[in-house]
Amino acid sequence: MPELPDVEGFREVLMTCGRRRRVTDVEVRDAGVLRGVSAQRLRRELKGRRLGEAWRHGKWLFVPMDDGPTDGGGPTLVWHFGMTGSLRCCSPDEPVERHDRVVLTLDDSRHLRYRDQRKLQGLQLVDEAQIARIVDGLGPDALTVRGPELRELLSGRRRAVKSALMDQSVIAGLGNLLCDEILWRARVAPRTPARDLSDDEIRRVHVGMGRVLETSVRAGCVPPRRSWLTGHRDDSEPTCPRCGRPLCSNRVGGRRTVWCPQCQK
DNA sequence: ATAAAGTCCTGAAAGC
DNA sequence: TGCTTTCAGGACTTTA
Repeated sequence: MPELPDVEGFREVLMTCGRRRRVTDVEVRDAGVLRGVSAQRLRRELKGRRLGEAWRHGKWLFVPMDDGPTDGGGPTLVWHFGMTGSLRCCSPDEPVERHDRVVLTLDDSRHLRYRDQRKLQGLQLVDEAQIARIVDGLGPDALTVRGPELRELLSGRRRAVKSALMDQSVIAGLGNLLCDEILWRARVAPRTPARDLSDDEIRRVHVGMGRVLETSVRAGCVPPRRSWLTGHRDDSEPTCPRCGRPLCSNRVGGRRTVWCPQCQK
């Protein structure tokens, strides 16, 4: 699930539910989601501290605690949601579920719950240097990328355009569904070598990216609309919502890729 | 049982 | 030849 739009949604959950709230309790129900921090240390460092302004880069979510780095000194809580993570704001009487791995209790008694079926990524507690290390490994956030910059990012790369767009060190935030949707909108075949795109194709990819992201961020996910490619991925005999011809499904860059061979040359 | 919206690592192939 | 880029595969993990 979690691509840029989902993580942006989780950021909003934090801002509306958690901002300036003090953490009164930390329950680690499954330490398998903790990266580089013990349950004990997480508890110790978070309890009594307030949640600061959450920010996002690509699929990463950063929450400075109190006097954290962006405020001046303490730790920053970092989330990566892997494929199945989510962050939810709950009333305490809502029953805790099996995959709720970490529960933060806030000073208004509400819960911030990290739910994650597969524990592929998870939480970290980091300092300024570690934040820099994470962000340095990422390309610019997809929401901030302009047309000329996109051309620069793709230029000279011979790999398939889909796998370049999926590469977080090239551009941060796009995942499998978004890339397929964007390329379908732009009428660009996913296997086209990135450096072979014409200026017009790059412009179309950029416009498609903007539109798809805007709608998806508003929805908090890549919406499975029937007028979108995404709404047809799981059909038994998927057809293109634009031209009605059958869609192709195959591996590109190791990921399942769906496209319309008619519309995307 | 196969595959899943994510990332990391390895070894090997391909390209310049 | 040598360096860089890219790819394929497997690993992590759980469930439909």
